[in-house]
Amino acid sequence: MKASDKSKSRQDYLKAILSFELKGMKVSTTSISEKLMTKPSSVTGMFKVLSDLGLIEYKPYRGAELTDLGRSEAISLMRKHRLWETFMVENLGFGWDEVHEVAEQLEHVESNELIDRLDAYMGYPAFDPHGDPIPDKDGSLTDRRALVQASTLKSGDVASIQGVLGSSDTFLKHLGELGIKLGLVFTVKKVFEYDGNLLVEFPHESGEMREHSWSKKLVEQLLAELK
Amino acid sequence: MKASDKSKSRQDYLKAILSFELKGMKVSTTSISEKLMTKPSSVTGMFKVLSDLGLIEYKPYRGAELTDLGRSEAISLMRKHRLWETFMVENLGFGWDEVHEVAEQLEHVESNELIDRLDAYMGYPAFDPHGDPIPDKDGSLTDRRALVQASTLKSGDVASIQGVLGSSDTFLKHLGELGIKLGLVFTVKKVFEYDGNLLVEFPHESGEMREHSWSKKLVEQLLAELK
DNA sequence: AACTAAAATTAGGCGTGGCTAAATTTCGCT
DNA sequence: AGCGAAATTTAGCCACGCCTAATTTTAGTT
Repeated sequence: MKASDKSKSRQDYLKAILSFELKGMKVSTTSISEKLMTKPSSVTGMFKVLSDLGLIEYKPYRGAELTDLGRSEAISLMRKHRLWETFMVENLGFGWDEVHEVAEQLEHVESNELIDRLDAYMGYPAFDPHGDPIPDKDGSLTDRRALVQASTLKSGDVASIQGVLGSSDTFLKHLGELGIKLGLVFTVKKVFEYDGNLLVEFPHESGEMREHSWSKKLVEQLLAELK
Repeated sequence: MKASDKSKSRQDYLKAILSFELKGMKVSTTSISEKLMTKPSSVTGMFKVLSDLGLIEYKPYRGAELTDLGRSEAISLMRKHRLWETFMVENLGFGWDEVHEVAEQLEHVESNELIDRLDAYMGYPAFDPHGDPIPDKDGSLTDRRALVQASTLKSGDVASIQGVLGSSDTFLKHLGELGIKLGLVFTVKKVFEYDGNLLVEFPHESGEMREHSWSKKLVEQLLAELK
């Protein structure tokens, strides 16, 4: 039995454990059993397995904690879940409240290539339809507190594009047409009070600086990090 | 235990059985065991289960046959498999030879809503990247023999669009721009020898007939049924 | 028609991941 | 400090889907 030996059950446990750790809560057999609709005794059994696999640190009667290995596995699952939810809402037109159950299944599909291509296809969205951050390929989360909607920037601000709130086809196409890419550094030259448009400056493909006008609707969907 | 009680294993058996029936072969426990990498005795066991579920007709020592219920279940799986393969190739840029394994997992995701929306998202492709027909929502297969590439039509032919060979974003967008939809009836007014373009006539949204020129590249991707 | 080889089924086990019931450990409270 | 309730673990069981080995049925050959 190897750590690479995934199973739907084990993955569900890892995700459940992560969800409690993220809330700063102790990971007890009871809490996990409630989340997974099983019984505490079943959780004890699985904790032993996960511990043997090196995915959690387990001290009987003391609860469990993810190891680095277990955490990266769990984060990868969270990434898959949130990317699939985003795809279903943004591309397939589902309501944000209709996608959880199905994403719960899709996240267990094993193919990093698939999820990375899906990520790229959607333009590397930083947040899912519920507003939760989507871990990138390396497991890093965009810290939402450090980001602001580009619509809140002031004249003179220098910032970089770090994420998008939507990822519908038309929105992404629009980004492409304007030359807006993840990481793009731009300067706000002017904020128009009248319509909320932003006059920004950033390097064109050719290298020279160019000025562009971004609509209010657009900048409300862009997440930027101030420099 | 109900028929609606899906399981990955049972679904794999149904698909395997269908694949032999489609080739006109008898469905023996040995053949299935080879396809699923199990042993004949395991197949016997599963045949009993499937038979109790009303999914197959099973006579010991005589092989198995899908019931209508089992066949529709198996065809639904084939539909899912082929739609996912199409999505991976046409939208995510996978090679046609890289997608089978992953589609094998994706087809087990249970959500008709998901697969129907995916189908619509891709423009109801009639064939997958391997050229195999994709069953529609009701399980009907497009009979490839009855369809021709629109590029083979002659001046004066009246035909209807019944399928597409590709479903990449740009291709589908192009179809939308030209007002080409599934079922569209059109008349070929002229075939240009020079570049293979087709001059066609069909009703505009407004109702009046309009002439359009379809490029060779486009009509090679369109499957039409002669009237 | 009988015999044999191949195919299929039955019998009996195994691992995973659940369960219940019983035993054990922890922890809050007096 | 000690007691009792709550949380946890252990023990023992079950269903599923697979396995091997032994047995039964089928089908081809003479």
